[in-house]
Amino acid sequence: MTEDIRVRYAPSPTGHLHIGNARTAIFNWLFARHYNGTFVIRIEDTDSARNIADGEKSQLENLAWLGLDWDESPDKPGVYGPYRQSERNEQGIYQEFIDALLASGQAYKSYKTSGQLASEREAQQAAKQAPHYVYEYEGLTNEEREAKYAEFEAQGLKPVVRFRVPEEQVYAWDDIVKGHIEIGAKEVGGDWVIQKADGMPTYNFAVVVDDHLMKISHVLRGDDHVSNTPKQIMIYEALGWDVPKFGHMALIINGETGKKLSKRDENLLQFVEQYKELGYQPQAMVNFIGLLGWSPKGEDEIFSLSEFKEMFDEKRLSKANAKFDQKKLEWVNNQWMRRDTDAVMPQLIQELVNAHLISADDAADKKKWLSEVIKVAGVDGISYTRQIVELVRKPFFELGDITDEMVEYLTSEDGRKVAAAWESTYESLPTDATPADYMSTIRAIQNDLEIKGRNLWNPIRIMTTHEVQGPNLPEMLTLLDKNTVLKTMRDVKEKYLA
RNA sequence: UGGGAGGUCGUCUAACGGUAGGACGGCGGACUCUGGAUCCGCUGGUGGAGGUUCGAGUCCUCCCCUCCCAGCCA
Repeated sequence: MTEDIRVRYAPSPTGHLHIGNARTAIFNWLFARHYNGTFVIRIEDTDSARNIADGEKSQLENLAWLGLDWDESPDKPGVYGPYRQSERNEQGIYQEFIDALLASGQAYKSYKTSGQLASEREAQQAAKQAPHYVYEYEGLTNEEREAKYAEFEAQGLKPVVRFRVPEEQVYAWDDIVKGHIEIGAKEVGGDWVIQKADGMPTYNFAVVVDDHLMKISHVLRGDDHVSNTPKQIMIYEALGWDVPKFGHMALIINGETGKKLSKRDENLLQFVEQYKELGYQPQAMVNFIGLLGWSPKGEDEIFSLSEFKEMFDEKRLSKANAKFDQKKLEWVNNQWMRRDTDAVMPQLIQELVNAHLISADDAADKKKWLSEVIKVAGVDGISYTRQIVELVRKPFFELGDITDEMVEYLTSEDGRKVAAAWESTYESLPTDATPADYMSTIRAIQNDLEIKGRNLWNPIRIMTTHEVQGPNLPEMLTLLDKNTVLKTMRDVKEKYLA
């Protein structure tokens, strides 16, 4: 690339990494890596009240888990640090530019209380007007305004700094995703706060200062920021800075509400960490997210991060919001697990240990057997590793109850015949009998007794496993301990067939 | 309310103005046992009304719907 491409992902540590943020991060990463650019992570922690402990750490850990890496961040400082806005504020980075805007008259101090602001807004809404800020120093000279400041200060009021919006301006940019967009300055809601009373810069101001100072070339973010963009361009222009290229990507929204993902949507798993815990594969998460709002040329659907990187083309980003479909994610994850089941095997076995089906020591000793059990039980059908637990529990680790329906199968005329025939032949089979051996044994009983279908299979299943459904029976029998099965059969016989 | 951005099967999406295709889901069948496995099949869509055109998902006009911003949140 001839031009220096620098993009960034700028989370606020107010929560864990959710799917929507992950998507923004992934696409910024793809953009950087595809064009040989630099990927920066900056922490936007200007709202001290909402920051949570470990928010930053969790964000970074989850990004790394997804397979992303970065070139500059708080934990990997580059030359444009620091990379936390709180630290940048302590260094006076924002103050310098706030002072400059104050000095040039492009910003001013405002002492209105939150109560005043609220009642102004109420009055505007009652009059069916859009809420907007009303400039309180209209017609005053600089000296008169300074005098007002002193007056308010004397009352002990703390000011915020507001940017004086040039109302006649129209701000326009060519959005990488959405094309040409124009918004008039008078539509942003009036003079807006760039510095809060506690001295922290606001998001719309800090983001501009930082993106400029960090030489960010392309701002790729969610399209919930489209309406913020004119405010940000105002600052670039007021400070005489070049405006970066903007790209506003469609959002991932909640399928039920149609709104953007929110922490309050508890019926939906929306944090990357939750999927990690259930045993989703990071490649699958990236694959699924990468195909939400972006599509490749062909009709393939399974891609790795590096394949996405090669194919990436910002022109194929879609403009419309995408609903989050967990079923499709499950399918993608299933595909990834099946692509290399052996690689996932340690994780699957760990699930069984976590569920106390087997001790860690025993699991280590019986690795081969566990792998077979997991495969026969149907690992190919699960959506995430945690699901393997209930699939293998019965009959490999526990026996279920015998239901009335099962008793009927057992005690029917056919059932009794099958049970008797099965018992005598099973006992005579060698312990290393193969699935084919079991199959031919069962076929022999079928031919002898002229009983087939459920009436044949169910009594055998019930006697050996206490189940009428489950994995392929012949394969299962090779994995069950013969003495245990014999005991199970004896117990069933005593209780129901005596 | 003002401004902005969007609307293709239930969901994710494809389609130089030229046969609306794929995937997930759902449904059905096969597998002389079950099924979350496997195979096969089916289902279902261009928000609406006009217009331009030989031909419109695509271009034009009007309407409808959804979302975003309008915070001393980001």
